[in-house]
Amino acid sequence: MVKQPNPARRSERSRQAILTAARELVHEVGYAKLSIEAIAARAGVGKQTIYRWWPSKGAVVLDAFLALSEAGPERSMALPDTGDLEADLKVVMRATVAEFADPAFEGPIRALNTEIINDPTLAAQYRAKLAGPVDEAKKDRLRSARRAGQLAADADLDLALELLYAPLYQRWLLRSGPLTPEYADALVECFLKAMRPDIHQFTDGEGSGKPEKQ
Amino acid sequence: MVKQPNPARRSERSRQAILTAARELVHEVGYAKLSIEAIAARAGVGKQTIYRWWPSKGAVVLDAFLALSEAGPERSMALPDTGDLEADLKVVMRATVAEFADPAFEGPIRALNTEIINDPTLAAQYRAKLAGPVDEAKKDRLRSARRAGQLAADADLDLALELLYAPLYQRWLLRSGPLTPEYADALVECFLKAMRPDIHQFTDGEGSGKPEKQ
Amino acid sequence: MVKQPNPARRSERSRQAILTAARELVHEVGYAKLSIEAIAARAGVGKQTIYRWWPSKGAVVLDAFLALSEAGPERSMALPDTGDLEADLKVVMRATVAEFADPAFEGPIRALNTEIINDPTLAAQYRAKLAGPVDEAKKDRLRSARRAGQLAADADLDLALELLYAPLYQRWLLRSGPLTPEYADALVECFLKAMRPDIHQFTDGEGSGKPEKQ
Amino acid sequence: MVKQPNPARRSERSRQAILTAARELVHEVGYAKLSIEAIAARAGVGKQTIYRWWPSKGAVVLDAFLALSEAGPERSMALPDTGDLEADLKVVMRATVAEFADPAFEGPIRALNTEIINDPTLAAQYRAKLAGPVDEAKKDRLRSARRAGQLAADADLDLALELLYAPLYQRWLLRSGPLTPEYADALVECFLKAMRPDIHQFTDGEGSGKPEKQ
DNA sequence: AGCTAATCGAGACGGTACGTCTAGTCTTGCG
DNA sequence: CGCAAGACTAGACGTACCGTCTCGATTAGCT
Repeated sequence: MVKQPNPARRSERSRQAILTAARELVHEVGYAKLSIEAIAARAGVGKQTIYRWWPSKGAVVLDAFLALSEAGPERSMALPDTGDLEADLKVVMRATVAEFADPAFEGPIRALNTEIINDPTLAAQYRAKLAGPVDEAKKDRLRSARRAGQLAADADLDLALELLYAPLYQRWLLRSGPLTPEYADALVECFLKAMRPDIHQFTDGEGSGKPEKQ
Repeated sequence: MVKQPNPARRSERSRQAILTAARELVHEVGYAKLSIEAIAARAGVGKQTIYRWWPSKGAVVLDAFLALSEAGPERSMALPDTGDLEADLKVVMRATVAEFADPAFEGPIRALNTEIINDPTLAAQYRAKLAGPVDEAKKDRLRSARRAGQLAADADLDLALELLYAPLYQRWLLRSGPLTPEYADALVECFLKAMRPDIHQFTDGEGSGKPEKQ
Repeated sequence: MVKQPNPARRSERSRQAILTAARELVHEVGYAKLSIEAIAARAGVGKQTIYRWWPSKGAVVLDAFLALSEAGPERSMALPDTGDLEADLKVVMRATVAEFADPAFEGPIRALNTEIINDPTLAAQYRAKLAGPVDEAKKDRLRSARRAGQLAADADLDLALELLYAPLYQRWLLRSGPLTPEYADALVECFLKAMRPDIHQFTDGEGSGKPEKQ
Repeated sequence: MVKQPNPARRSERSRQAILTAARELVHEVGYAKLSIEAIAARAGVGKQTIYRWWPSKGAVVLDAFLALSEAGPERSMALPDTGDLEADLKVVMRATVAEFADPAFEGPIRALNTEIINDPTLAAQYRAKLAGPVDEAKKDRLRSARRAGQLAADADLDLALELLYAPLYQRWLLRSGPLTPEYADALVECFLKAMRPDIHQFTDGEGSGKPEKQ
């Protein structure tokens, strides 16, 4: 039976200092060379205080970036919905391409992915707190399109999302090809062809197909 | 100016011992806990001999698994081509799903991906020696299908490959969903819808489209 | 600005373990083949703990033997004083000859001398903590003899000590000749001739000469 | 049975290069940090060539300095002999003091002494080739003085030499006191008192005493 | 002059130890 | 009790040398 610390007595000042130091150091030396020691020293905190509250280096860094996202809590996560699905998706995909090219995002996101690959616990947290909400927003937009008959009525939105994003993500992660706006457009077009309603099927969208997952 | 060792004098016996030790240790302790010291000790080799010929731990492990692939040099890399594209792809995709579920592959491949994400040099090697040839074989099959009019004449095979594999790869890497044979089938079906020739387009297959990349 | 460790928090248990291990290993493998790694391993101590508190291998070994001397703090350092200077000195010198012949002393003392020759810092420590007190005891005996008119009133005790001991020490260190009791006797006799009061000088012992050094 | 190399085929050019490199490196980095690898590299020589002809680092350095001495083969080793023993010895001892103070001699000589202390083989070589001839020259001067009745007829010259030089050598080696011309003079005076002929003994020098050693 | 055997420069090898760094635990006062 | 501070055991890091061991490429003497 492991002794659990009492969260009520936790020092908020230390917590903030640690997260801030973690963020700074990721930018300065990169994730791979980031050490708990350095975070503790920078934060003016005992190492034990970190080990007490976080299970791993990855968890600290994840928290550090979560804290950023939560800072602006009511950030508009909803995707644009002008009615023109193709145009909306291209905007979003091009934005994603641009984001991936930003060197300020590059480092930390690669770092997190590194940890997530090998740590299922961390991966679950990551999905629950960061990726999940974003994906949900994306699915909302697709759901809206499906309701409007722009996507097949029986479209699996999880698979749809993967079809749209996974190629982009993979290209970025493995550096297996150039990330250009044209590539984003091409992906959207493929996606739409794959997901468009079957021509021979007279559907009016949502409700007629089999129930989707989630 | 860095002094380069002379490859002609390299000890093949040591090279093999190191690669074998690396493979064994990855299985025994996992990639994260793998140390150069342990490899050297297991291989009965001086540490310097590893540092002399490999730039990083990742490079050793990559070579270790490359050596495996090269061991069977004429391994049939060609994909099945029965003429039935959908059936052929489903077979291949289901096999990939099975492979990803094999715990013996799981560890090392995750490990390699971890390193590849953060090390562009390693990534390039990986693509050139492992992923590249495999991808080429896959593209051969798709090219054959395109020639047969089963895919759009102007289909970009690189993008096609990503469309087909990236969702699977991402789900496995991030553990973001179950990898089932049904999922493999669904991916193939989506892929075919996205890539099928335009119905209103009267094509005679290969030669009419613009030249594809590579 | 180098960070200095806080001696108040030093682990006495570790310190003792290190000194004991050092002593044992000097006997087992000799000083030249003694390594910090081996001391740390034998003592069950992290290498850093040695590097934290000692600047060099020599310093550890010096401390190890100092600790032995200090173990018996009130060891009678005073030389015999029967009033017969020649007899007393011969006893002491013969004892020194015997000590130098003891193989248990041989190794470590040679080792310390090796280091002391090349490391002025270590040499100063050695003189302050080991050689100094012993020399002082010897000078006490000579001072007593000078007071009794057995040595020249203006005899320089430092030089006297060197005259008496340096030939013995040099013969041992450089192995330039045999160390026998007869040799010890001969040295004492030479020493007494060199240091005896001048015959034509009417002295009343201590107080009449110029003040000696120290 | 160890294979012995054939000295006839030895490369004189390599030998010189090695000795020169050794000398240079002792001056540049000091004896302790001198490595066989560095000597070989500097000399443009394979390491094996050093290991083939010398048994240890110390042996190389000893040879390096021997070579220097032999360069001027007919160097006058004889000490001055004006008939005034005291004056002659003071000149010589003051010169020795000056030599020991020369930083160019300091390093290498300390280094050699370090090795000699721990390596009896090297010590023997050192005495035979370097110290021996010098000591013989000194003993020649003392023998001349003894013949002239300035020293006791039965004086042991080996012991005499030690009495005269060991204090100086020890002070220098252990840095246990200042080396001044006055100190040199004081030593000579002590020496003469210790070694002067017995007043009650009517001797005419050489021949009347018991035969000396060597 | 050609042959042959040893030495040469070069440097890779299996090792040992270095001195540094970080992980994760433990200890000591302070608040 | 949580905290900052930091010493502790443990052990990997990457480097420097050790002394041995091939490699060709000279380079002697000997035939």
